[in-house]
Amino acid sequence: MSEEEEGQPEGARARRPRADSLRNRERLLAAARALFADGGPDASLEAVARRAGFGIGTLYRHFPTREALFLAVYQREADELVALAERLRDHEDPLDALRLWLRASVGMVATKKGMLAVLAPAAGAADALYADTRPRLIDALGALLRRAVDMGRARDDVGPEDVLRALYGFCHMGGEAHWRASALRLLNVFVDGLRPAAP
Amino acid sequence: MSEEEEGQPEGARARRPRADSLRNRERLLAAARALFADGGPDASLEAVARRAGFGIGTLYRHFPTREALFLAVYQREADELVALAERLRDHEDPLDALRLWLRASVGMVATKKGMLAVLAPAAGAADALYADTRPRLIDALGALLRRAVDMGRARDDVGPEDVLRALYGFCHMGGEAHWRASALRLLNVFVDGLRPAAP
DNA sequence: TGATAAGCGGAGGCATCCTCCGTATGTTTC
DNA sequence: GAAACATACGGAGGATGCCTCCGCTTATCA
Repeated sequence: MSEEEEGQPEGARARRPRADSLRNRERLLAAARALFADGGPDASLEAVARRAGFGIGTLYRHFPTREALFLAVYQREADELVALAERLRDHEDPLDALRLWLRASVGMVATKKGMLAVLAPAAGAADALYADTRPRLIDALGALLRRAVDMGRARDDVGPEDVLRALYGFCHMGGEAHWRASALRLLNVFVDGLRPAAP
Repeated sequence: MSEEEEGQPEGARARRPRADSLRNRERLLAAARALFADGGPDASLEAVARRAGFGIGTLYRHFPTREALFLAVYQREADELVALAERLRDHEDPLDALRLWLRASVGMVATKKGMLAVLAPAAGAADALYADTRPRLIDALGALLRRAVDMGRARDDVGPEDVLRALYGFCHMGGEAHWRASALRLLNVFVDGLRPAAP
C-alpha cells in the first residue's frame, strides 16, 4: 500500500538511471539544439538521432514527442542563461556584461521562435513553459541591469521587462534570412542607448 | 518580338481559362480555408484535395506550393473583409457595424496566425503579403470607425491601427484551446469601451 | 463538329513519423 | 567476480505526407 505511491514514496526504491542513459540523453540534447538552431524547428527527428550517433528508437525513448524534445532544449538554454548572468555579475564593465548576456540570449530566442509555432497546438504546454522560465530570465536580467544602474553606467528608466521585450522585438522583425545578424546590430545600438545621457 | 511580351501583349491572344478550372479552384480554396482554420497550417494537402473532391495533382497544378495556397486563402479573406466593410457602411448603428466587422476579422486572424509561422522561412513573401493587404484593411476599418465617430457613437482618440493591434493582441493571447471564444469576449468588451464617455 | 490546348487523376518514389521487440549492456546481489 | 535482472539500444517496418509525371478526359475555338 505504501509501497507504490505516485512516482515513488519518499526514500524511494527506484534504481537510479543508468549512467550511459544520462550521457546519451545529453548527446541527444546537444544534437537537437544544433539542428533546431540552424535547421529550424522542422528538423527531422531522425536527423537528430543520426547526428547524435544513435538509432531513432533511442531518441523516442528519451523524448516521446517532438514537443518534449523542444521543452528540454529550451529549459536547458534558459538554465545556461541564468548561469551566465551569475558569472557576469563580477564583470568589470556592467554595461558590457549586459551586452554580452543579451547577445547570448539571441541564440535562445532562435530556438523559442520555432517552439511557439510548434507548441501552440498543445494547449497549455507553452504556458507552463513560460510561467516557469520567464520570471527566472527577468530576475537574471534584472540583476545585471540593476548593477549597471547602481554603478551609474545605465539609465534607470527601463526595467528588465522592457529590455526583454525589445530583445524579442529585434528578433521577430520580418522573416529575413539574416535576422540574426540584424538582431545583433540592433542590440548593439540599443545597449549604447542605455548609457546615461551625458549631462 | 511583340508577340510574346510579359504575360500577354495587349488584347492578348490567350484562351480564357476553362470554366471548370475556375470552379475547381474555388472549391479547393474553400476546402483549404476550412482545413487550415481548424486543423492548423499543417493540415495535409492531400486532405485538402480529398475534401474538395479532387486528386492531389489538381491541387498542385492550381497551387504549386503550400505557400501559394496560403497566400490565395489569405488574400481571399482580406477581400471579403473589405467587401463586408463596404456593406456595413449603411448599417443602422455604426458601432454595431464595427463590432460585426471585428468579429468577422477574428476568423481571418485564425488563418494568418498559422501563416506567419509558415511564411517566415520564405524571406520576403510575408512582407509582400502584408504590404499589400494591411493598408486595405486599415482603410476599410478606418471608414467604419470614422463613421461611428462622426455620428457621435464612438470616442475619437483611437485610430484604426490601434484597433487592429488590439484585435491581434486578443487573438494571440496564450496558446489556449478556446482562444477564439476568448477573443470574441474581449472584443465585445473593447467595443463597449469605444462608446464616448457619458458626460 | 472536329482539333487541340488545358485540365484531371492518381500511381509511385522518396522522406519522415512513430512503434515494437530482439539484442546488448549497466547494475545489483550474493 | 559472476549470475540475474532491469534498462537501454537499434533499426526494421507500416503509415502517412510530399511532390512529380504522364496518360486520359473535356472545354473551347474555328
